[in-house]
Amino acid sequence: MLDQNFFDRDVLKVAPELVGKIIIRKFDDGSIRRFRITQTEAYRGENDKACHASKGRTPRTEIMYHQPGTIYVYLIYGMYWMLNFVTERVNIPQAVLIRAIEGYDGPGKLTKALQIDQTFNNQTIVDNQRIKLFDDLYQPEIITAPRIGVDYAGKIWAKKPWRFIDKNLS
DNA sequence: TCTCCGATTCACT
DNA sequence: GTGAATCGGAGAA
Repeated sequence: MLDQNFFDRDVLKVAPELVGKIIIRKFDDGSIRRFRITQTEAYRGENDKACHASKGRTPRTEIMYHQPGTIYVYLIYGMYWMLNFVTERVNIPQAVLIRAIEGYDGPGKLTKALQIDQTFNNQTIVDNQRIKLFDDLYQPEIITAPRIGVDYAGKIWAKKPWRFIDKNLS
């Protein structure tokens, strides 16, 4: 299982390394399913205009200032939950968005498949009863691309190649 | 309180 | 390619 040290690094290191890792989800009915992460995006601190934390510390962004490995879940467009993992040490607001897993291409689709909702927000991925991250030593070939849906952040930030994609699984 | 809009997805034209 | 669905966060008033 991935430990807190894995997340206690710069998001630009953690985000690409999460690609290829396995999400193990234990559902409420007791069943267990595994999903490989195929795409992630990095959101890097208060200076990153695409990052929610560019607004500074608010009740919502507070989560990103917490311990590395904290789960950050929020609702977008009134309909879809987004799944993120907080990186870097306390008081440095960074997070990795899980954008796709094998079989579910899209952040809103995968949270529906994984049954992720607000009850996961501000929990930790390290030692969690319902969701875990596992490294099966798969070595993905990764390509980068600009992040999606962040044009509002301006060209400088919208063009950062901070999306990480498994070249062979997408 | 009120208004604007988003780290999306899907149905239609 | 365009627009609707749907609602809470953030900022203005």
